[in-house]
Amino acid sequence: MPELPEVETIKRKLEKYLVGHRIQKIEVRYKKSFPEGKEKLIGGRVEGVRRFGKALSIDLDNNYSALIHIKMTGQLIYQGPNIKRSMSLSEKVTGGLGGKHTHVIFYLDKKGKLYYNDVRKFGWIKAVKKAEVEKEDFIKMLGPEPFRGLTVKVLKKILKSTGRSIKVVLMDQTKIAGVGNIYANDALWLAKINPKNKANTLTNEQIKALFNAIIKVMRDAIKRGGASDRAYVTPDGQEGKYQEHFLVYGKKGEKCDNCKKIIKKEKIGGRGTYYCPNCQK
DNA sequence: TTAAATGTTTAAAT
DNA sequence: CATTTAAACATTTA
Repeated sequence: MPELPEVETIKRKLEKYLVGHRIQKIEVRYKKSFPEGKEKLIGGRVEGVRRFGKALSIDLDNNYSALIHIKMTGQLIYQGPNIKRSMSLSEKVTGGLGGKHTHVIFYLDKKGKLYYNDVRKFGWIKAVKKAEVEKEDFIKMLGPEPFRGLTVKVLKKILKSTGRSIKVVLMDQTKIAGVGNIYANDALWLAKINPKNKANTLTNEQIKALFNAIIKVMRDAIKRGGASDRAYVTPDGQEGKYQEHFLVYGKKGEKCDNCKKIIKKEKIGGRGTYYCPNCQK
């Protein structure tokens, strides 16, 4: 779930809420969530937020950035003067704010707070020099993104270089950044391509269709604020809506929207994969 | 009770 | 050595 559209939604909201705030104190309750360097961020004022694939960089005016990866169940929730607290938090805010799944709390000026919740504790936060964020191992390994660098031509080159299954390649962040399980499933369905097909056997027509499908699916998802079928929520504690518009993801046993045959599910590359055996040959 | 679950990350196997 | 695959990470939920 937290794939490009979800992280992009978080990025936009964090930018809206955090810019201008100064970090006064950081409380780390679970060490692995933010192992070291928190003191580098103290005193810095937020000047912007960047996204790299599924990772976020909260940039401060003291030359440091908080680089964050929320992995599967991380949540970043803001409370403070830049948001009206009339709307209630989604019940998906696991354990509430400051509860047993809150591992890091950023105390901001003007009584603002940024909570980091993470049920599975796979996510991480680290302090990195702002100018060196792109040099971080994780960031520099990322491939081009759907809205930044990826074109039909680039995609073709990527796919021709490997005999792995197309779905596994789509989800490989070093090949293409930002596509995860949900959008890989939906994009392949939209492009009518079987997820098990070898990447290097796709025709030019299929590659073109796949590129367009990735763009369309991601655009739709961003428009709807991402997919909240699991733990994902936005920084104001609200849910996204894309899960109400899944094309095939999570639809095992349901009818294909296109041909009415039954959607199947099987494991490919260790991940749950949904597809229509009739439309996606 | 056993299995599966969004994403990397690292170890092991081709 | 490069490319792939599988297991690990920690916890909840079906």
